[in-house]
Amino acid sequence: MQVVIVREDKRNVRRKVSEDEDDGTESEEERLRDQREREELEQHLRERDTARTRKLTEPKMSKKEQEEFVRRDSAVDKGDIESLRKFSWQEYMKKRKQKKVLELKDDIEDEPYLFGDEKLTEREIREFRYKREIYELIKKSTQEEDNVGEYRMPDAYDQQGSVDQEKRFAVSVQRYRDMGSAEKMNPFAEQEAWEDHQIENAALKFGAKNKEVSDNYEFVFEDQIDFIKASVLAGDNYEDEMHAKPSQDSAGKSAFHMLQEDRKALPIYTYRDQLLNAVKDHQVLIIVGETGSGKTTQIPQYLHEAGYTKLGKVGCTQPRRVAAMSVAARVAQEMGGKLGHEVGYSIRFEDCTSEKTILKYMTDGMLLRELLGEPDLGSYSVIIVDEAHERTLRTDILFGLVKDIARARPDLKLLISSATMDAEKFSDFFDQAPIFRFPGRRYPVDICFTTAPEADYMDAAITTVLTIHVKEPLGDVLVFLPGQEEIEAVEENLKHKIRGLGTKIRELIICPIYANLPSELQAKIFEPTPEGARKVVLATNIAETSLTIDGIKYVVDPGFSKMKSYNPRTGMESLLVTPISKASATQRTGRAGRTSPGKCYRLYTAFNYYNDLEDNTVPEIQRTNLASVVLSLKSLGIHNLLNFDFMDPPPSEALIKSLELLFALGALNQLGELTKAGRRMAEFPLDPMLSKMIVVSDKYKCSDEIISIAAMLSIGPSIFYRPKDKQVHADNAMKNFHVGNVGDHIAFLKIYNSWKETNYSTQWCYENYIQVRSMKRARDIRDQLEGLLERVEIDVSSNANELDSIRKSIVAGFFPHTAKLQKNGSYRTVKHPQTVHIHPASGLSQVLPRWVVYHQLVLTSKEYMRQVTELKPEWLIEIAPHYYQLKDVEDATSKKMPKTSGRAVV
DNA sequence: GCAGATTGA
Repeated sequence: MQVVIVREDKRNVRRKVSEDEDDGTESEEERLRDQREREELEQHLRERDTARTRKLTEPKMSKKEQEEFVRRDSAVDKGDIESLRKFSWQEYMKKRKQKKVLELKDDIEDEPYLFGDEKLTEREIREFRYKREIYELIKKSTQEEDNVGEYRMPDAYDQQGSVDQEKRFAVSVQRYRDMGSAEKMNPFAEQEAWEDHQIENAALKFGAKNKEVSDNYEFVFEDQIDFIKASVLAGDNYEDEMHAKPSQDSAGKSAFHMLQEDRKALPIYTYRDQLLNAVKDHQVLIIVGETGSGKTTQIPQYLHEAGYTKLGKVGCTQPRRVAAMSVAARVAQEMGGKLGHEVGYSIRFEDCTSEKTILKYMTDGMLLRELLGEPDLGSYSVIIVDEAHERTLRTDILFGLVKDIARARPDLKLLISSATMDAEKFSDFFDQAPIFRFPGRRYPVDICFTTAPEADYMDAAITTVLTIHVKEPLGDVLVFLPGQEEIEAVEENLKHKIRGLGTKIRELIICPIYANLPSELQAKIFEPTPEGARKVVLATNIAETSLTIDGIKYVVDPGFSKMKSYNPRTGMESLLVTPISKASATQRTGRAGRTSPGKCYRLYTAFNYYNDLEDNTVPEIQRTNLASVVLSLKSLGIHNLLNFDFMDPPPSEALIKSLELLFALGALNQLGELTKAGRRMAEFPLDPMLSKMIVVSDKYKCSDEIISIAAMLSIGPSIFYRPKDKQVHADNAMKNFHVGNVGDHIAFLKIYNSWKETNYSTQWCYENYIQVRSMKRARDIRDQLEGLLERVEIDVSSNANELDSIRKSIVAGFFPHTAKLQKNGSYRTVKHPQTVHIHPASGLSQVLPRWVVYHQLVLTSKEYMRQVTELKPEWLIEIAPHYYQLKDVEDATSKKMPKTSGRAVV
């Protein structure tokens, strides 16, 4: 059996190495360290084994493998949707399982020999793990199943006698010449190549690609990172692209004709008729296509050409405003009409449609709003849910609703469009709807993993960027980092390192990008890179989906992002740095191949990738506060929420919590039915607590002030601009608004009014370290709320001097969010007791009022209440007698509390 | 003595 030979061989290699190193002079300290490391490794491998054994008993094919298979299958007879549909999953599953089982069995049997009595050095351990990873990778990427068992060992180079250096060298070079099939079958040749490569890298030669710059300089980075090319994110239609370029002699034609030719060059054009047939035959269709295939712009036009628009509008939803606008503009151009006539878009604050509009692009939230007024979507003949794979909160809700509508309205066509992952899941959800796949247009991207785990991803990212800069041909680099802080740190460090290298390297332009960055600085990333220079974009998640940067050739992916999670029990939100999912790793990788073939450097090992990363990101609906979702579903007439058809149901605890909250706010009655107040609250596109605050403000005659506060609160913390070097100034500027310790809500009101008094001056914002963009948004929201007040018959009334009535309105919305001071200076929430603190950024963080109402709880380094305002405990009984009893409030006035720490409300 | 990723209505 060949496996046996392999074992023998490996053992030889290992013995030799350990003899060399074991020279008997090892210190006690080293011995202990070695032992500890070995124990750690053993522990790790044991855990892995149990995980494997589990897999062995219930073998499961990952989504990725399924996709792989389908892609391969469709390559055989491209575009033939019939053959795709006929294909048998059972048979394929069976085959895969058998194979998987064999592989795993092999591995597990293979492992124990490692832990005999022999001592393993760190180097050996790493080597073994490395080999194992490669082996697994290669098995995975093997195309022909038959070949799996027959890989061949390379000649050993460390046997007695002469070593054939020439042959050895040939192997290492071959890797770069082509990834031939023999090479792929041979994991240890790869290893050799890697070692050679590593030695070569130890002295980093500079300018090898460019004779003119290449002097005799040698740069050595102290901690070079080793990468290994593991796989390729295949490009689709890469060849086609080359030929499909519009012809040069089109000068004589009109712009309109050229647009029509461009349309025909899109990959989707080939499948036009098949697609239309499929739409005709099926009510629901899942469409899977890579980005750049033209599905968003073309499909609605095809449907229009096929006459669907005669029966009703074609609606296409997008998760983002910008996308809806720009796509609509493009399609209007292609159809030769004006935007807003036949083709229009509808987003918050902007409705660019008319009665003539037949193709309507909109944000998904907008369609949800429309559903409130038109529950059967009667004016639409087709609904397209685009970018479904992003699984935003609103697309998830739409799925459930739209599925229901489709059952009631057989004439409504439903298209769900998504990138590759999860297609089967969508299909299952929509009653086994057929899947229509077609290729996109993307260049291939090489994927490289590190050979060993990196302890500090930021440091690793910096080194990688510098290595790319010095060694790789020109092309821009995109680095994904979790947040603003990390971006700033990396930027500084990179600048410092570049200064150290002086003029011997090419110019490196560093561009940070994150959502909170002022927009004039954001624009920098889109400026073309000067000749001979290289641009490095340091980005958060924003570059993963929201914006695309052309010209990116290299992607550096440390594998982390920040993710919000919500604990329904405590009502606490937290933002944590978490490992990304495989799906988003693929998404990040794809960013390198938009305009030319590229490379992606992942700062984690292949082993981490396959074993530690989740397949898909947890959908938003499972990690967020559902109160406003529940309210809008209730107002759509969906009563039994626990049975609502969610694709991934949120935790029922979260649902129940939301129902309880809405009941406490008076939006629902004991039967769970929407009350009149609830109906009014649902009109506002806000969190129910904020809506309640507005509805109540009618009673206290201060709706004018309250909507300003609500608008500011819904913008959140991005109002303030606090650059690192000017933190003191920024904090001082804030103090003006907190005069008299009025509380954060009133401070927001003061900020808004001051800005309004300066006639919405940009200058004023700069002076006070406030973000203009956020303020403009607040103004838009405020305007919208003002318009809605009329609809729910609330008069705009102002009562600026009665701060207590404003406070009472706030309490009326946020009474479940109250806390009282403890002896030690911390706070305790009243209803579901837990210890919390006032956020240091709050104006009241030094004042410590006895009772406070807070806007939200966040968990960072401590449990913090963000945005707090003082209240009188009597108000709770007055405003929410159903929620608070006298005993809840009595404690406050008890003698235990030192009188000095409380402060009377003005 | 903080430290906010990203959308959307």
